[in-house]
Amino acid sequence: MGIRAQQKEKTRRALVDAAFNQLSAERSFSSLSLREVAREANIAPTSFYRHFKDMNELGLTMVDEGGLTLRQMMRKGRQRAEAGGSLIRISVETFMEVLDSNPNVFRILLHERSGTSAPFRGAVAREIEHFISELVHYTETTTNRSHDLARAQAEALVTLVFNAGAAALDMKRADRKALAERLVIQLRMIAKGAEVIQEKQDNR
Amino acid sequence: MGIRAQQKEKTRRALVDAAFNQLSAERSFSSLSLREVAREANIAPTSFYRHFKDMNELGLTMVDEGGLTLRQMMRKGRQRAEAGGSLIRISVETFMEVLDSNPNVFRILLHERSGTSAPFRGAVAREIEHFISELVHYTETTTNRSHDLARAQAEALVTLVFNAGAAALDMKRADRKALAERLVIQLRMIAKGAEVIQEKQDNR
DNA sequence: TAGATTAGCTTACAGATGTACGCTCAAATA
DNA sequence: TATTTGAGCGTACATCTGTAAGCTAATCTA
Repeated sequence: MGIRAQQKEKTRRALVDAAFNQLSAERSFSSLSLREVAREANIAPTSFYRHFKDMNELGLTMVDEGGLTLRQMMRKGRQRAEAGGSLIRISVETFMEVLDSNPNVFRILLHERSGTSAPFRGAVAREIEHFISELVHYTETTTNRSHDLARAQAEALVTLVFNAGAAALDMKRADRKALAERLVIQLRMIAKGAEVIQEKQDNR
Repeated sequence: MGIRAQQKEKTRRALVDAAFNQLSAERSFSSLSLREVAREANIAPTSFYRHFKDMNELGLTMVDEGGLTLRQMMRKGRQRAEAGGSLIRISVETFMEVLDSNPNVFRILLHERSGTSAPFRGAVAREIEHFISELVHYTETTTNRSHDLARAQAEALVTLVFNAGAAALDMKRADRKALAERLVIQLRMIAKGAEVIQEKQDNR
Protein backbone atom coordinates (compact mmCIF):
# COMPACT_ATOMS: atom_id res chain seq x y z
CA MET A 1 0.00 0.00 0.00
CA GLY A 2 1.36 3.38 -1.01
CA ILE A 3 2.27 6.06 1.47
CA ARG A 4 -0.72 8.06 0.42
CA ALA A 5 -3.26 5.27 0.83
CA GLN A 6 -1.69 4.42 4.16
CA GLN A 7 -2.11 7.92 5.50
CA LYS A 8 -5.66 8.04 4.22
CA GLU A 9 -6.53 4.83 5.97
CA LYS A 10 -5.01 6.18 9.15
CA THR A 11 -7.17 9.30 9.04
CA ARG A 12 -10.24 7.25 8.28
CA ARG A 13 -9.52 5.11 11.32
CA ALA A 14 -9.02 8.24 13.37
CA LEU A 15 -12.52 9.35 12.35
CA VAL A 16 -14.12 6.03 13.22
CA ASP A 17 -12.28 5.86 16.52
CA ALA A 18 -13.14 9.45 17.32
CA ALA A 19 -16.80 8.67 16.81
CA PHE A 20 -16.64 5.52 18.94
CA ASN A 21 -14.82 7.38 21.69
CA GLN A 22 -17.48 10.02 21.89
CA LEU A 23 -20.22 7.49 22.50
CA SER A 24 -21.34 7.05 26.08
CA ALA A 25 -24.46 6.55 28.12
CA GLU A 26 -25.15 10.24 27.63
CA ARG A 27 -24.17 10.52 23.99
CA SER A 28 -25.67 8.55 21.14
CA PHE A 29 -24.29 8.45 17.63
CA SER A 30 -27.16 10.46 16.24
CA SER A 31 -26.34 13.26 18.65
CA LEU A 32 -22.79 13.59 17.34
CA SER A 33 -22.14 16.31 14.80
CA LEU A 34 -19.80 16.02 11.87
CA ARG A 35 -17.75 18.87 13.28
CA GLU A 36 -17.39 17.24 16.67
CA VAL A 37 -16.10 14.04 15.17
CA ALA A 38 -13.70 15.90 12.90
CA ARG A 39 -12.47 17.94 15.86
CA GLU A 40 -11.83 14.81 17.92
CA ALA A 41 -9.98 13.25 14.98
CA ASN A 42 -7.90 16.40 14.52
CA ILE A 43 -8.91 17.19 10.99
CA ALA A 44 -10.76 20.10 9.46
CA PRO A 45 -14.54 19.66 9.26
CA THR A 46 -14.48 19.75 5.48
CA SER A 47 -11.85 17.02 5.26
CA PHE A 48 -14.42 14.65 6.68
CA TYR A 49 -15.92 14.43 3.20
CA ARG A 50 -12.75 12.90 1.80
CA HIS A 51 -13.67 9.75 3.73
CA PHE A 52 -17.42 9.62 4.16
CA LYS A 53 -20.31 11.03 2.21
CA ASP A 54 -21.96 12.12 5.46
CA MET A 55 -22.41 11.09 9.08
CA ASN A 56 -24.81 8.38 8.06
CA GLU A 57 -22.14 6.59 6.09
CA LEU A 58 -19.79 6.80 9.05
CA GLY A 59 -22.47 5.34 11.28
CA LEU A 60 -23.17 2.42 9.00
CA THR A 61 -19.44 1.68 8.94
CA MET A 62 -19.50 1.58 12.71
CA VAL A 63 -22.49 -0.74 12.77
CA ASP A 64 -20.65 -3.05 10.40
CA GLU A 65 -17.66 -3.09 12.70
CA GLY A 66 -19.98 -3.84 15.56
CA GLY A 67 -21.38 -6.77 13.64
CA LEU A 68 -17.89 -8.09 13.16
CA THR A 69 -17.26 -7.92 16.88
CA LEU A 70 -20.50 -9.76 17.48
CA ARG A 71 -19.59 -12.56 15.14
CA GLN A 72 -16.16 -12.92 16.68
CA MET A 73 -17.92 -13.20 19.98
CA MET A 74 -20.12 -15.98 18.70
CA ARG A 75 -17.11 -17.91 17.50
CA LYS A 76 -15.35 -17.44 20.81
CA GLY A 77 -18.42 -18.62 22.70
CA ARG A 78 -18.80 -21.67 20.52
CA GLN A 79 -15.19 -22.65 21.06
CA ARG A 80 -15.49 -22.34 24.81
CA ALA A 81 -18.74 -24.25 24.85
CA GLU A 82 -17.19 -27.13 22.92
CA ALA A 83 -14.78 -27.57 25.81
CA GLY A 84 -17.80 -28.57 27.87
CA GLY A 85 -19.91 -26.99 30.58
CA SER A 86 -23.32 -25.33 30.55
CA LEU A 87 -23.86 -23.85 27.10
CA ILE A 88 -26.17 -21.18 28.40
CA ARG A 89 -23.91 -20.13 31.23
CA ILE A 90 -20.84 -20.02 29.01
CA SER A 91 -22.63 -18.02 26.36
CA VAL A 92 -23.81 -15.47 28.87
CA GLU A 93 -20.35 -15.17 30.39
CA THR A 94 -18.78 -14.69 26.99
CA PHE A 95 -21.36 -12.12 26.04
CA MET A 96 -20.78 -10.14 29.21
CA GLU A 97 -17.03 -10.21 28.74
CA VAL A 98 -17.22 -8.95 25.18
CA LEU A 99 -19.69 -6.32 26.26
CA ASP A 100 -17.29 -5.21 28.95
CA SER A 101 -14.35 -4.82 26.60
CA ASN A 102 -16.27 -3.16 23.76
CA PRO A 103 -18.94 -1.10 25.45
CA ASN A 104 -19.19 1.50 22.72
CA VAL A 105 -19.46 -1.04 19.96
CA PHE A 106 -22.52 -2.34 21.75
CA ARG A 107 -23.84 1.08 22.49
CA ILE A 108 -24.26 1.92 18.84
CA LEU A 109 -25.84 -1.44 18.08
CA LEU A 110 -28.21 -1.38 21.02
CA HIS A 111 -29.19 2.22 20.54
CA GLU A 112 -29.59 2.31 16.78
CA ARG A 113 -31.55 -0.92 16.92
CA SER A 114 -34.46 1.23 18.00
CA GLY A 115 -33.19 4.46 16.47
CA THR A 116 -34.80 6.78 13.98
CA SER A 117 -32.83 5.88 10.88
CA ALA A 118 -34.28 3.04 8.84
CA PRO A 119 -30.94 2.08 7.24
CA PHE A 120 -29.40 1.86 10.69
CA ARG A 121 -32.21 -0.23 12.07
CA GLY A 122 -31.92 -2.50 9.07
CA ALA A 123 -28.18 -2.90 9.48
CA VAL A 124 -28.49 -3.76 13.15
CA ALA A 125 -31.39 -6.11 12.49
CA ARG A 126 -29.26 -7.94 9.95
CA GLU A 127 -26.46 -8.38 12.45
CA ILE A 128 -28.82 -9.72 15.07
CA GLU A 129 -30.40 -12.00 12.49
CA HIS A 130 -27.03 -13.73 12.06
CA PHE A 131 -27.15 -14.45 15.72
CA ILE A 132 -30.66 -15.82 15.61
CA SER A 133 -30.26 -18.04 12.58
CA GLU A 134 -27.09 -19.59 13.94
CA LEU A 135 -29.01 -20.36 17.07
CA VAL A 136 -31.93 -21.82 15.13
CA HIS A 137 -29.56 -24.06 13.22
CA TYR A 138 -27.89 -25.19 16.40
CA THR A 139 -31.22 -25.92 18.09
CA GLU A 140 -32.57 -27.86 15.13
CA THR A 141 -29.53 -30.10 14.92
CA THR A 142 -29.15 -30.81 18.63
CA THR A 143 -32.82 -31.17 19.61
CA ASN A 144 -36.03 -32.36 17.95
CA ARG A 145 -37.51 -28.88 17.83
CA SER A 146 -39.75 -28.00 14.88
CA HIS A 147 -38.47 -25.15 12.76
CA ASP A 148 -41.07 -22.63 13.88
CA LEU A 149 -40.61 -23.44 17.50
CA ALA A 150 -36.83 -23.32 17.19
CA ARG A 151 -37.16 -19.90 15.62
CA ALA A 152 -39.46 -18.58 18.34
CA GLN A 153 -37.15 -19.97 20.95
CA ALA A 154 -34.02 -18.47 19.39
CA GLU A 155 -35.64 -15.08 19.03
CA ALA A 156 -36.73 -15.06 22.63
CA LEU A 157 -33.25 -16.04 23.78
CA VAL A 158 -31.56 -13.36 21.71
CA THR A 159 -34.06 -10.74 22.79
CA LEU A 160 -33.40 -11.42 26.44
CA VAL A 161 -29.64 -11.48 25.96
CA PHE A 162 -29.52 -8.18 24.10
CA ASN A 163 -31.88 -6.55 26.49
CA ALA A 164 -29.78 -7.62 29.42
CA GLY A 165 -26.77 -6.33 27.52
CA ALA A 166 -28.34 -2.91 27.22
CA ALA A 167 -29.09 -2.89 30.92
CA ALA A 168 -25.63 -4.15 31.83
CA LEU A 169 -23.84 -1.46 29.85
CA ASP A 170 -24.14 1.10 32.57
CA MET A 171 -24.01 -1.05 35.65
CA LYS A 172 -21.35 -1.62 38.24
CA ARG A 173 -19.62 -4.95 38.25
CA ALA A 174 -21.61 -6.35 41.16
CA ASP A 175 -25.02 -5.49 39.74
CA ARG A 176 -23.92 -6.90 36.45
CA LYS A 177 -23.11 -10.18 38.09
CA ALA A 178 -26.61 -10.43 39.54
CA LEU A 179 -28.10 -9.50 36.20
CA ALA A 180 -26.13 -12.26 34.49
CA GLU A 181 -27.35 -14.79 37.04
CA ARG A 182 -30.96 -13.85 36.46
CA LEU A 183 -30.42 -13.91 32.74
CA VAL A 184 -29.14 -17.48 32.94
CA ILE A 185 -32.29 -18.49 34.78
CA GLN A 186 -34.49 -16.75 32.25
CA LEU A 187 -32.74 -18.43 29.35
CA ARG A 188 -33.22 -21.77 31.04
CA MET A 189 -36.90 -21.02 31.38
CA ILE A 190 -37.15 -20.57 27.66
CA ALA A 191 -35.14 -23.67 26.85
CA LYS A 192 -37.20 -25.77 29.25
CA GLY A 193 -40.46 -24.25 28.19
CA ALA A 194 -39.73 -24.81 24.52
CA GLU A 195 -38.92 -28.41 25.27
CA VAL A 196 -42.20 -28.95 27.08
CA ILE A 197 -44.21 -27.30 24.34
CA GLN A 198 -42.50 -29.41 21.72
CA GLU A 199 -43.34 -32.56 23.64
CA LYS A 200 -46.93 -31.50 23.93
CA GLN A 201 -47.11 -30.93 20.17
CA ASP A 202 -45.53 -34.31 19.48
CA ASN A 203 -48.07 -36.14 21.61
CA ARG A 204 -51.01 -34.92 19.66
CA MET B 1 -61.00 27.32 36.89
CA GLY B 2 -60.57 30.92 35.74
CA ILE B 3 -60.49 31.97 32.12
CA ARG B 4 -56.80 32.62 32.38
CA ALA B 5 -55.89 29.23 33.84
CA GLN B 6 -58.12 27.57 31.29
CA GLN B 7 -56.38 29.19 28.36
CA LYS B 8 -53.01 28.37 29.86
CA GLU B 9 -53.92 24.73 30.22
CA LYS B 10 -55.10 24.70 26.63
CA THR B 11 -51.79 26.01 25.36
CA ARG B 12 -49.89 23.58 27.51
CA ARG B 13 -51.88 20.74 26.00
CA ALA B 14 -51.20 22.14 22.55
CA LEU B 15 -47.49 21.91 23.30
CA VAL B 16 -47.67 18.35 24.55
CA ASP B 17 -49.83 17.30 21.63
CA ALA B 18 -47.58 19.07 19.17
CA ALA B 19 -44.62 17.13 20.52
CA PHE B 20 -46.48 13.82 20.39
CA ASN B 21 -47.62 14.50 16.85
CA GLN B 22 -44.11 15.11 15.65
CA LEU B 23 -42.93 11.72 16.86
CA SER B 24 -42.63 9.01 14.26
CA ALA B 25 -40.39 6.16 13.25
CA GLU B 26 -38.03 8.76 11.81
CA ARG B 27 -38.27 11.33 14.55
CA SER B 28 -37.43 10.77 18.19
CA PHE B 29 -38.22 13.17 21.00
CA SER B 30 -34.59 14.07 21.50
CA SER B 31 -34.39 15.18 17.89
CA LEU B 32 -37.19 17.71 18.34
CA SER B 33 -36.22 21.29 18.96
CA LEU B 34 -38.01 23.70 21.21
CA ARG B 35 -38.70 25.91 18.22
CA GLU B 36 -40.21 23.10 16.20
CA VAL B 37 -42.60 22.19 18.97
CA ALA B 38 -43.57 25.80 19.55
CA ARG B 39 -44.14 26.27 15.83
CA GLU B 40 -46.39 23.20 15.66
CA ALA B 41 -48.31 24.47 18.68
CA ASN B 42 -48.68 27.91 17.11
CA ILE B 43 -46.97 29.88 19.80
CA ALA B 44 -43.81 31.97 19.80
CA PRO B 45 -40.65 30.05 20.74
CA THR B 46 -40.12 32.11 23.84
CA SER B 47 -43.64 31.49 25.08
CA PHE B 48 -42.65 27.87 25.51
CA TYR B 49 -40.95 28.88 28.74
CA ARG B 50 -44.22 29.97 30.29
CA HIS B 51 -45.10 26.27 30.46
CA PHE B 52 -41.91 24.25 30.70
CA LYS B 53 -38.45 25.00 31.98
CA ASP B 54 -36.96 23.31 28.94
CA MET B 55 -37.53 20.45 26.50
CA ASN B 56 -36.50 17.96 29.13
CA GLU B 57 -39.39 18.92 31.34
CA LEU B 58 -41.79 18.56 28.42
CA GLY B 59 -40.35 15.11 27.71
CA LEU B 60 -40.76 13.92 31.26
CA THR B 61 -44.35 15.10 31.19
CA MET B 62 -44.87 13.00 28.09
CA VAL B 63 -43.30 9.95 29.69
CA ASP B 64 -45.63 10.38 32.63
CA GLU B 65 -48.60 10.49 30.32
CA GLY B 66 -47.29 7.39 28.63
CA GLY B 67 -47.09 5.66 31.98
CA LEU B 68 -50.69 6.55 32.63
CA THR B 69 -51.73 5.00 29.34
CA LEU B 70 -49.80 1.89 30.24
CA ARG B 71 -51.51 1.53 33.56
CA GLN B 72 -54.91 2.02 32.02
CA MET B 73 -53.96 -0.72 29.64
CA MET B 74 -53.10 -3.04 32.47
CA ARG B 75 -56.41 -2.44 34.09
CA LYS B 76 -58.25 -3.03 30.85
CA GLY B 77 -56.35 -6.28 30.30
CA ARG B 78 -57.06 -7.50 33.78
CA GLN B 79 -60.78 -6.84 33.37
CA ARG B 80 -60.90 -8.74 30.11
CA ALA B 81 -58.91 -11.61 31.55
CA GLU B 82 -61.28 -11.93 34.48
CA ALA B 83 -64.03 -12.70 32.00
CA GLY B 84 -62.13 -15.89 31.23
CA GLY B 85 -59.91 -17.14 28.44
CA SER B 86 -56.15 -17.45 28.07
CA LEU B 87 -54.54 -14.79 30.23
CA ILE B 88 -51.48 -14.61 28.03
CA ARG B 89 -53.38 -14.34 24.78
CA ILE B 90 -55.74 -11.71 26.13
CA SER B 91 -52.88 -9.66 27.54
CA VAL B 92 -51.03 -9.72 24.24
CA GLU B 93 -54.14 -8.75 22.33
CA THR B 94 -54.86 -5.90 24.69
CA PHE B 95 -51.29 -4.71 24.48
CA MET B 96 -51.34 -4.72 20.70
CA GLU B 97 -54.60 -2.83 20.59
CA VAL B 98 -53.40 -0.12 22.91
CA LEU B 99 -50.17 0.08 20.96
CA ASP B 100 -52.15 0.53 17.79
CA SER B 101 -54.24 3.36 19.13
CA ASN B 102 -51.41 5.20 20.91
CA PRO B 103 -48.35 4.58 18.77
CA ASN B 104 -46.57 7.78 19.71
CA VAL B 105 -47.09 7.30 23.39
CA PHE B 106 -45.24 4.04 23.01
CA ARG B 107 -42.62 5.51 20.78
CA ILE B 108 -41.38 7.85 23.44
CA LEU B 109 -41.39 5.14 26.07
CA LEU B 110 -39.68 2.54 23.92
CA HIS B 111 -37.12 4.94 22.56
CA GLU B 112 -36.21 6.81 25.71
CA ARG B 113 -35.98 3.54 27.59
CA SER B 114 -32.57 3.21 25.96
CA GLY B 115 -32.01 6.90 25.35
CA THR B 116 -29.20 9.16 26.41
CA SER B 117 -30.92 11.03 29.19
CA ALA B 118 -30.65 9.44 32.61
CA PRO B 119 -33.78 11.12 33.99
CA PHE B 120 -35.73 9.82 31.01
CA ARG B 121 -34.39 6.33 31.35
CA GLY B 122 -35.24 6.41 35.02
CA ALA B 123 -38.78 7.61 34.38
CA VAL B 124 -39.42 4.90 31.81
CA ALA B 125 -37.84 2.26 34.02
CA ARG B 126 -40.17 3.27 36.81
CA GLU B 127 -43.19 2.90 34.55
CA ILE B 128 -42.08 -0.54 33.42
CA GLU B 129 -41.35 -1.49 37.00
CA HIS B 130 -45.05 -0.99 37.82
CA PHE B 131 -45.77 -3.50 35.16
CA ILE B 132 -43.29 -6.00 36.48
CA SER B 133 -44.20 -5.80 40.12
CA GLU B 134 -47.90 -6.18 39.37
CA LEU B 135 -47.01 -9.28 37.45
CA VAL B 136 -44.82 -10.59 40.26
CA HIS B 137 -47.65 -10.10 42.71
CA TYR B 138 -50.08 -11.86 40.43
CA THR B 139 -47.72 -14.78 39.88
CA GLU B 140 -46.98 -15.19 43.57
CA THR B 141 -50.64 -15.30 44.51
CA THR B 142 -51.83 -17.62 41.74
CA THR B 143 -48.90 -20.08 41.66
CA ASN B 144 -46.38 -21.49 44.13
CA ARG B 145 -43.48 -19.58 42.58
CA SER B 146 -40.69 -18.41 44.89
CA HIS B 147 -40.24 -14.66 44.94
CA ASP B 148 -36.96 -14.63 43.03
CA LEU B 149 -38.26 -16.93 40.37
CA ALA B 150 -41.49 -14.98 40.03
CA ARG B 151 -39.43 -11.85 39.56
CA ALA B 152 -37.18 -13.41 36.93
CA GLN B 153 -40.22 -14.73 35.15
CA ALA B 154 -42.07 -11.43 35.21
CA GLU B 155 -39.05 -9.54 33.94
CA ALA B 156 -38.60 -11.94 31.07
CA LEU B 157 -42.25 -11.68 30.14
CA VAL B 158 -42.25 -7.91 30.21
CA THR B 159 -39.01 -7.73 28.25
CA LEU B 160 -40.43 -9.87 25.48
CA VAL B 161 -43.68 -7.96 25.37
CA PHE B 162 -42.03 -4.56 25.15
CA ASN B 163 -39.54 -5.73 22.61
CA ALA B 164 -42.31 -7.10 20.46
CA GLY B 165 -44.11 -3.82 20.92
CA ALA B 166 -41.14 -1.91 19.58
CA ALA B 167 -40.98 -4.22 16.58
CA ALA B 168 -44.72 -4.03 15.99
CA LEU B 169 -44.82 -0.25 15.98
CA ASP B 170 -43.77 0.01 12.37
CA MET B 171 -45.29 -3.12 10.94
CA LYS B 172 -48.26 -3.69 8.72
CA ARG B 173 -51.29 -5.31 10.23
CA ALA B 174 -50.57 -8.75 8.81
CA ASP B 175 -46.99 -8.93 10.03
CA ARG B 176 -48.13 -7.68 13.37
CA LYS B 177 -50.55 -10.56 13.65
CA ALA B 178 -47.77 -13.08 13.06
CA LEU B 179 -45.60 -11.31 15.57
CA ALA B 180 -48.34 -11.48 18.18
CA GLU B 181 -48.76 -15.21 17.58
CA ARG B 182 -45.07 -15.85 18.08
CA LEU B 183 -45.06 -13.66 21.15
CA VAL B 184 -47.83 -15.74 22.70
CA ILE B 185 -45.77 -18.86 22.15
CA GLN B 186 -42.69 -17.26 23.64
CA LEU B 187 -44.57 -16.12 26.70
CA ARG B 188 -45.92 -19.63 27.15
CA MET B 189 -42.39 -20.95 26.98
CA ILE B 190 -41.44 -18.75 29.88
CA ALA B 191 -44.49 -19.61 31.92
CA LYS B 192 -43.98 -23.33 31.34
CA GLY B 193 -40.24 -23.14 31.88
CA ALA B 194 -40.62 -21.26 35.13
CA GLU B 195 -43.10 -23.87 36.31
CA VAL B 196 -40.69 -26.72 35.55
CA ILE B 197 -37.79 -24.96 37.23
CA GLN B 198 -39.90 -24.31 40.32
CA GLU B 199 -40.87 -27.96 40.52
CA LYS B 200 -37.25 -28.99 40.22
CA GLN B 201 -36.32 -26.68 43.08
CA ASP B 202 -39.15 -28.00 45.24
CA ASN B 203 -38.05 -31.61 44.81
CA ARG B 204 -34.63 -31.00 46.19
C1' DT C 1 -62.40 50.52 39.69
C1' DA C 2 -57.20 50.83 40.26
C1' DG C 3 -53.28 48.24 40.39
C1' DA C 4 -50.81 43.90 39.95
C1' DT C 5 -50.05 39.76 37.44
C1' DT C 6 -48.88 37.12 33.53
C1' DA C 7 -49.40 34.51 28.81
C1' DG C 8 -47.80 35.49 24.68
C1' DC C 9 -45.41 38.42 21.42
C1' DT C 10 -41.39 40.74 18.86
C1' DT C 11 -36.82 41.69 18.46
C1' DA C 12 -32.18 40.44 19.10
C1' DC C 13 -27.92 37.87 19.65
C1' DA C 14 -24.28 34.56 20.11
C1' DG C 15 -23.09 30.11 18.96
C1' DA C 16 -23.28 25.86 16.33
C1' DT C 17 -24.13 23.33 12.24
C1' DG C 18 -23.53 21.38 7.33
C1' DT C 19 -21.24 22.25 3.35
C1' DA C 20 -19.60 24.96 -1.07
C1' DC C 21 -15.34 26.72 -3.04
C1' DG C 22 -10.75 27.12 -4.04
C1' DC C 23 -5.95 26.63 -2.48
C1' DT C 24 -1.62 23.96 -1.33
C1' DC C 25 1.74 20.67 -1.65
C1' DA C 26 3.13 15.88 -1.15
C1' DA C 27 2.59 11.66 -3.56
C1' DA C 28 1.56 9.00 -7.67
C1' DT C 29 2.05 8.46 -12.45
C1' DA C 30 3.75 8.75 -17.09
C1' DT D 1 11.60 14.81 -14.73
C1' DA D 2 7.14 16.99 -15.82
C1' DT D 3 2.37 16.43 -14.95
C1' DT D 4 -1.69 14.92 -12.59
C1' DT D 5 -4.08 13.67 -8.50
C1' DG D 6 -6.10 14.21 -4.15
C1' DA D 7 -6.00 14.67 1.19
C1' DG D 8 -6.34 18.24 4.08
C1' DC D 9 -6.97 23.16 4.98
C1' DG D 10 -9.04 27.97 5.58
C1' DT D 11 -12.61 30.96 4.55
C1' DA D 12 -17.27 31.87 3.99
C1' DC D 13 -22.25 31.60 4.23
C1' DA D 14 -26.97 30.49 5.05
C1' DT D 15 -29.59 28.24 8.44
C1' DC D 16 -30.89 26.75 12.74
C1' DT D 17 -30.64 26.71 17.61
C1' DG D 18 -31.74 28.27 22.69
C1' DT D 19 -32.82 32.07 25.20
C1' DA D 20 -32.41 37.07 27.16
C1' DA D 21 -35.03 41.52 27.46
C1' DG D 22 -38.77 44.15 27.35
C1' DC D 23 -43.59 45.24 25.65
C1' DT D 24 -48.76 44.59 25.40
C1' DA D 25 -53.15 43.58 26.74
C1' DA D 26 -56.20 40.61 28.97
C1' DT D 27 -57.36 38.75 33.39
C1' DC D 28 -57.22 38.58 38.32
C1' DT D 29 -57.29 40.62 42.88
C1' DA D 30 -58.09 43.88 46.50
